[in-house]
This record gives sequence, structure tokens and C-alpha cells, in this order.
Amino acid sequence: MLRQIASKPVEYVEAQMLEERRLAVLQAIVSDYVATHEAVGSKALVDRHQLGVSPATIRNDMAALEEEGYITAPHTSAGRIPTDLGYRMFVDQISQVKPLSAAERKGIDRFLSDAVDLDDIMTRTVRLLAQLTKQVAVVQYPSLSRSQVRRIELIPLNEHRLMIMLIVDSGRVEQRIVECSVPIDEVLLADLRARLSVAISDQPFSSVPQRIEDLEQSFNTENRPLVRAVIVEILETVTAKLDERVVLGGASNLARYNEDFPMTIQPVLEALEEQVVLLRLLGEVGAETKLSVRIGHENQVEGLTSTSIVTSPYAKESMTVASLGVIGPTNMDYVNSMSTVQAVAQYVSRFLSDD
Amino acid sequence: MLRQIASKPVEYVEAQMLEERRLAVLQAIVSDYVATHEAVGSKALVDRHQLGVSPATIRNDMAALEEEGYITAPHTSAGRIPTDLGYRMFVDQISQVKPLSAAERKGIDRFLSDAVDLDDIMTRTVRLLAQLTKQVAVVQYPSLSRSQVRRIELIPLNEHRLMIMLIVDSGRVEQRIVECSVPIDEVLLADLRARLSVAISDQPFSSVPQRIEDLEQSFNTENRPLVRAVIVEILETVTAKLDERVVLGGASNLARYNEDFPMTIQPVLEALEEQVVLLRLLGEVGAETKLSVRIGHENQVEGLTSTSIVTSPYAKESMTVASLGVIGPTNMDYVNSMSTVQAVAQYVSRFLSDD
DNA sequence: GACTGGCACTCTGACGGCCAGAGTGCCAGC
DNA sequence: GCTGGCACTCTGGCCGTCAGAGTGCCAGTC
Repeated sequence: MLRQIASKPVEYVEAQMLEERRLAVLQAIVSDYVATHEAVGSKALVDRHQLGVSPATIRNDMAALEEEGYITAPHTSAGRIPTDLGYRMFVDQISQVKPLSAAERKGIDRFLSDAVDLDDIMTRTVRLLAQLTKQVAVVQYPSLSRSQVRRIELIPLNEHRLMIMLIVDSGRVEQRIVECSVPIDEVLLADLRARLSVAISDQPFSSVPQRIEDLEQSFNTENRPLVRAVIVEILETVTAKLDERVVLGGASNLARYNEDFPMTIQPVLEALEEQVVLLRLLGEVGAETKLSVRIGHENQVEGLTSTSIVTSPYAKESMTVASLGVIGPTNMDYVNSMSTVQAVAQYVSRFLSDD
Repeated sequence: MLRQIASKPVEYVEAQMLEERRLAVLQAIVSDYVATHEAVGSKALVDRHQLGVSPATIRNDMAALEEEGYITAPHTSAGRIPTDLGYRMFVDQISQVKPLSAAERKGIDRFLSDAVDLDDIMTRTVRLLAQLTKQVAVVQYPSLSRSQVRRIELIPLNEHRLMIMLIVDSGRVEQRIVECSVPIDEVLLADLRARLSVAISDQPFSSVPQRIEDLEQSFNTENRPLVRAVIVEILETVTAKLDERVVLGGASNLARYNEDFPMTIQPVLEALEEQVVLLRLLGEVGAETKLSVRIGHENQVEGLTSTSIVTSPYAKESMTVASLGVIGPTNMDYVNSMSTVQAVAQYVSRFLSDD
């Protein structure tokens, strides 16, 4: 788990050894603290880990680590706890995430494979994540902005109402209802549907606006109000923020941390109720292509500065479409969270792709 | 707010007066406790309410009320707090719910009228309820079992995949995907769609199974696999439990009660994460046609025996379609919760109906 | 120069005693 | 049936104390 150190000239070896032990100490502090949620002292450290030196030595290392900002003492005579920076260092040292056991993988596989549609996949995924990590899970629906329109349907509901239905390659279906002042003409509708279909079928969402903006011109003046109304609704659907959906699960896990969590959970719950906030959390990392960890204050989001967030994008046919992840206290079990999030993201990607 | 008492023979008037004062005392205790969340004593009671008697007298009444099980003393020398039975009595005494102020009504109206579709109405409603009552809100989607099929569409996605789309009068749209082993024949599809449409359009969901079960017989043997697959999916959609959707909001309000709430919030959060539980809560009262209040242990649901639930059904065109409500501690503000839930239910009904 | 054992120092958290405050139950009197 | 008075009780806050844990520093050793 520790970074492998290449061989160096002899004179540096000793200094390197020291450096290496410091890292080991930091790592030991983090893992002990994550396990017990209690400040860890020098004696406990040498007892529980094979560090090969005395507590006094460790104390010196700890003083140095504190100096460097990796750990901090809650008060004079308690042990040390990691700072956000300390967690960051710890996480960065994890070169490869621990693979899940065969049983775990099998469990994920089985749980997801029963899903009947996209909603079901999302719901199951969020439950799975929450259950496996014992934390709050978030799963973003495949983003429309990275999807393609598969098909468009215009379905008359009655004389004056029309349902627009956009079927997206990721399996999402977006509907909008248009009210028309004039009775809907079936022939016109078929024509409009056909032209819209030609214009945007199998095209990425992002290109839809430019592809349909001129469509109105090709219709008779008398028909334009309807055409315009439909186009406006499509544009709204394509651009509206609410297209981005997020599901949340395992909020009750937050309550478990109540005892040793430095803050009340209310601000966290509040933040989590804001879709916008969640999207920002997931979206910010969307650009990246791999597992991402944000620790404590690294989250700019108010109310979540005492939490850490582990996210991973997932893909459909090798195209990243959205992200998922878990949110927990900064003293969460990073190793487990990271491996679980990664594994689940892989499975979801697979299910979406060979769907 | 108190029950009006009809005139009685003279000899009963005095006893009736006593009875009446007891009720007033109970009512005063409940409203004080709800306001302060602190056990209320006899002196505070006479100070804050015009009871016209001395604390000592009140103490006698309180002793009687305690004897009867309406209130209880946390310990020898604290004030009294209402029992579930006491709240029940209090709630039953509320003959008519306080109407909301014009401003409040206007606020609700404005907030809901911006909704663009059913999802939006549900989301807005849940937020509104949570915000107005400062409690956890639950809103059930219009139940499919009480809805009618408005229209059915069969949309081929590619040669082997077909999307079934059921459009429901309440505005919900249910989709299912069918995989076909044989290539989909457009003509057959149009035929099937037409016959399905005749069979179930504008029919209640509950009658769908019997209406389509024989449909398969009228097709050629070679086409039956596809027809059967489609019918099976429709039946699943119609009967599946997951049709019943519930949205939840304002969970962060739970955290506010942390301090004076006798229990931890974890079991409550857990219960609220179970759709099944929520549905049971809302469903049990679904049969009733008006505002319903369940107090403390009256909820059989594990984890929610220290909470009270105020629900109201809402309707579309005078047909009850689902319920909504709020969940809070037993010492919630019943008067406000009841009037808000009722008002919101009315507004939602109105929006659904003149939709 | 790095490590170690020892020692004095400090801070927390648990425990127990103390006391004021609040509220009750009961009783005698009106 | 209501009231004022009184003794009683329980809680919660406020110390003071104390053991335990952990540190920082220093002098000594390899």
C-alpha cells in the first residue's frame, strides 16, 4: 500500500528510512483513528504496529508530522488525529485500490442483474453502495448532455394536448406536455415528427439546439405556432437543469456517526437535500476519468466541509455518462470506500453497456 | 376549538363545568408542551392561560388527568407531559382545522403553479410541505390502481427491442422494455398496438389484466411470442408494487429534534428509507377520505412509534388518487400540521384536476 | 546523529457531593 | 369544590477531586 521506493545512493538511505517511517506512522495513525475514532497516542501505536522503535521516537515523528500539518492534537494530552492534509497524504499513498473479494463481486453482480430498467438500476446501485460502505450514497442518472437522442415521439393526448417524448440512448425517457391553442392536426404531427426524427435521432443532446432551431422555417405559417411550441419544449428539456437527476440513499447511516462526529448532521442532511449541491459534487469530478476523493475542506460546499466524498465516473460503452459515490465523515474507511465505489462503478458501466 | 357543549339539566351543569375545565387543562398542557418542549407545571399553566382557578386546583385536575392516562410525569417533581392518549384527545377536540392565512395560501398557489409536469408537482409539493411544517414530508404519486390508462404506445427501439409506454391519466408515464428474439415486424406491431389501445384505453388499471389476457389468442401462432412478451410486461407494470412511488423531503428537519427527542433519529431515518413502510403509512389511511392523524404507538410501524403522522388524501377530479402528509415527533404542532396538510392536499387536488 | 528511558506536566472525563429551583401531594380551612 | 400553605422529592448545574493517558523535554547510550 505504501509507495515503493526506488533504490537511492547510500547517503540518502538513512534519511529516506526516516522519511519512510514517518509515512508509516502517519499511515498507522490514520488507520487506527479510522478504526477506533479515538485520538491515537504513541504507545498505542507501537503496540499495534511493528514499527521497531520506542514510543519516544514515535513521539518525535509525531511532533514533526504535526509541525508539517498532517496531524493535530485535540488537546495537550490526548493522542493525535489526522488533519485533512493527513488524510490526503494517506489516500495519495494508496497506489492501487484493494480488489473486492469474489463473494462481494458476486453479490454486486447478482443484485444489479435483477434490475428491470434504468430507474431500477439507479435505485439498486444507490442501495448497494450505501449498504456496502455503510455510508450515504449518491448516484447520478446518466447525464443527458453526454447522451444521444435515440428517438423522438409526438403523442397526441387529446385535441389540444400533445406529449413530446425523448428516448435517450442511456435508457432515460424525458416527457413534456405541450398545450396547443388550435386543434392538433394528425398529418402535420406526423410530418413534424418525421422531420424532427431526421434532425436529431442518434445525435448528441448537445447538438440538438442547433439542429432544430431552423426547423420552424420549413413549415407553413399557419402551422408554425404548434411547431414553435414543440421546439421550445424540446429546447427546454434539452437545456433545463432538472434533466440532471440524482438519487440518494443510506441517509440513516449519517445518524450512526452522530456520536463521534464533530458536527451535527443537520447541515449535512440539508446539503444533501439540495440536488444542485449534489450535482456540483459529482459534476466537478465528472471531467476526471477515475476514482476521486475529496477530503474535508477540499469540498467547497457549505455544510460538507467535515465530510469526505469518494466518487467515480461510470460509463456506457466506454463513454463516461455520469458519476456515483459515497459521502461520509472525514474519518471514514477510505480503503474500503474507494474499492467499493470503484467496483460498483465498473459493474454499473458493464450493465449499462451490454444492456 | 373546544367541543361545544349543548345545554343540559341544571344538576349536570356543574359536573360538566368540571369536565370542561379538565379538557381545557389538557389542551393547555398540550399546547404549552408543543410550544416549549418542556414539561409544564401547574403554576406555569395558570400564568399562561385564563383558567380562573388556582394552581392547587389545577394540580387536582392534573392528578385526575394523569389517573385517566392523558398525561404523565417524567419524574416526581417535573411538570406533566401529554401521553399519546392525551394528544389523541387534543386532536379529536379540534373540530375544525384553522384555515391558513391569505398570504400562506397565495404562497402555496404560486409555488405549485410553476410546476411543469407531474414529477415537478410532486417534488414541489414535498418541499412545500417540509418547509411549511418544518417537518419531514411524504407525497405519494397518484396511485396506478386508481388511475386509468390513457394511451398505450409500442415503440421499436431497434430490431430486437421494443419499448412499451403506458400513459396514465394522472400524468404518469410508465415504460418497459421488451427484448424479442425475432425481428420486430412493424405491421404486426401496429396491429398489436391498435388492439391493445382498443382494449385498455380509458380503462382503469385494475381492469387491464382481464381485458388483455385473451388478446394473445387472436394472433397467429407465429406472432404469439412477441404478443405474449408484451402482454406479460404490461401485466407486470400494472401489478408490480414498484408502481407506487413516494417522494420524501425535509429529512434534515429530523435533526432539529435531536435535542429534545426521546430517541435517536436513526431508526426513524431507516424506516423512512423503506418505500414499503412509507406506502403502508400512507396506504392505511388511503381508504379514508379526510385528514388523518396517527399518534405515537398508533403507528404499528417499527421505528416510528415515537412519531406522529398527519396525512390527507388528495384527488383528481374528485377521485381520491393518493395521499400526502408529514411525519414529526409526537410533540409536534398538530394544529399547524393539520391545517397545512389539508390545505396543500386541496391545492394539489386542484392542480391535478384543472391540469 | 538517531534512538531511548525517565520524569514532570497537563488535560480530560468520570465520580460524588452539594444546593437551588421547580413542582408535586396532601391537608386543613373556607 | 376551591384555596393557601407546607413538607417532600427529584433534577440539573456547579464545583473539587482524582486517576489515566499522553505529551515534551532532557540526559544518556549506541
